[in-house]
Amino acid sequence: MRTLNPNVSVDCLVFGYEAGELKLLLIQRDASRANDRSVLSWTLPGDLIQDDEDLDDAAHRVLQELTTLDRVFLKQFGAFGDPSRVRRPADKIWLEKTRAFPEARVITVAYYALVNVGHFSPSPSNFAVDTQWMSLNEIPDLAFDHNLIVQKGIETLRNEVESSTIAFQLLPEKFTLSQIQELYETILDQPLDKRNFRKKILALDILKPLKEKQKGVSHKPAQLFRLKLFKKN
Amino acid sequence: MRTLNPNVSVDCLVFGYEAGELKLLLIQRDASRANDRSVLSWTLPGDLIQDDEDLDDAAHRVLQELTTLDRVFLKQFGAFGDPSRVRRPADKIWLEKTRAFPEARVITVAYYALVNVGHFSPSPSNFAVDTQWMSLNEIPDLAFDHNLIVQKGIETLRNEVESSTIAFQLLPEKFTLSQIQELYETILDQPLDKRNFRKKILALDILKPLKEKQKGVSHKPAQLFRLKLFKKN
DNA sequence: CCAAAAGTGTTATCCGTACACCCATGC
DNA sequence: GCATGGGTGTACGGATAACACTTTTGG
Repeated sequence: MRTLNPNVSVDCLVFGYEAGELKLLLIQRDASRANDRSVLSWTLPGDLIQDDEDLDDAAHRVLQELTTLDRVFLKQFGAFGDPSRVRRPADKIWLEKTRAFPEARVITVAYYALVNVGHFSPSPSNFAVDTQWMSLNEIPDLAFDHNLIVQKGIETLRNEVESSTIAFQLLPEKFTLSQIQELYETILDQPLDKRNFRKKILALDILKPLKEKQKGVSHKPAQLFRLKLFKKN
Repeated sequence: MRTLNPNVSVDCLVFGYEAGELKLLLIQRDASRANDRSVLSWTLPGDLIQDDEDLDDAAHRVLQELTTLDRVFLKQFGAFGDPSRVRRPADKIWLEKTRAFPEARVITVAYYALVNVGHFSPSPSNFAVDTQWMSLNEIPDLAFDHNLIVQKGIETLRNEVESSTIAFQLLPEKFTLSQIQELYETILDQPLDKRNFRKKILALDILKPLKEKQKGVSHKPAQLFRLKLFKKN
């Protein structure tokens, strides 16, 4: 039997990249279930875990249920458990209308995901009535302690992109070197030198140049690359 | 009212450094409360959180209650929640004898601490009947999924010592450059060049040479240092 | 005087950084 | 032909890595 654990939830920070901006996928909670307009507020996709489910599995399930996103890269980055995280009246009302134990103290385990906005098309389901990509610098006041979680998640992402290639998951399958550079500049929030950046990325030996080039641009068309599936020896 | 939350625990990895070895503080659970010798097994110090308590506070409290260690440096490094983490018969028996809801599914939030073995003297209390420093390469089979947590904690520590000065917390107040080097060699499990290591550490400008020297050694006595309280400008 | 660890400096190499011009395309 | 972004190489400086001998103490 599957029963929800009243004390443990997972929340997912879903990063996407579009039009030169880092975005976060937020959902709006179901007002009809809560029956009160004031309860309409933006939150991270997240929910209670099942009692018989691993944390990572719970994160995947919840993300799938609320946004239809499936099989995305997800990484745990922290547990949050300030007992006073439920302080807004709207959050309380929402819990009362939707949870079996609205007074239960909940700690949440946070994950971040990196998705290619063009590849996935999230749509609201379950108690999510709307999903929306929001630019990082336009994130509104979120429910519970979700703004804190977002801050910590962005820091974690910044630290991790510098020593791994996870950032490529934000790009379409085929991309140009300038697109990667723009992405890194966006995530790290600093300009990077073009020649040095290219040298460094190519030296990683993880990119395969395609025979294709950019089309329909009014300048020299750029070489397209994709991630190598396997490294050569 | 303080009530234990049946679904969330904290566990602490307490690292100590002694005789050139990294050690971990383990506790042995109370056999009299469990009333069964087979339940005597080594575990990380950890316990359920209180419903009205922050996770970080819970980690400090639990560590204090089980080992008397107080006000130590503690850092969260992950949440573990495999529902099959209670698989050994001994773990089940122990839960049945000690927990109000022995069948409850528990996720645990893990912390690591770095302590100066000479400075703190842990002693067992509460349900801990014994505490012992164990070398990292002699860690026995632990309860629940604690061996997994230990592995992840060691990795985290290795990553973090290279970009911070947390490792100094494992040393006594006064130490020699060779002691620091030996500590880093132990944590990173690799030899380091003496002259280069000294240059690098001294360049950090965080060490204050004392007027004292090592005593009672049958070789040239080494300069003693302590951490600077404040950096000079 | 012997053993043991402390302490010290120079050189070669690698890596990060700074920087400017020509190229291919669409309009 | 002009505007736009694509694409390229080199020189410098700082950091890292390799390396061997003298010093001070206790026994």
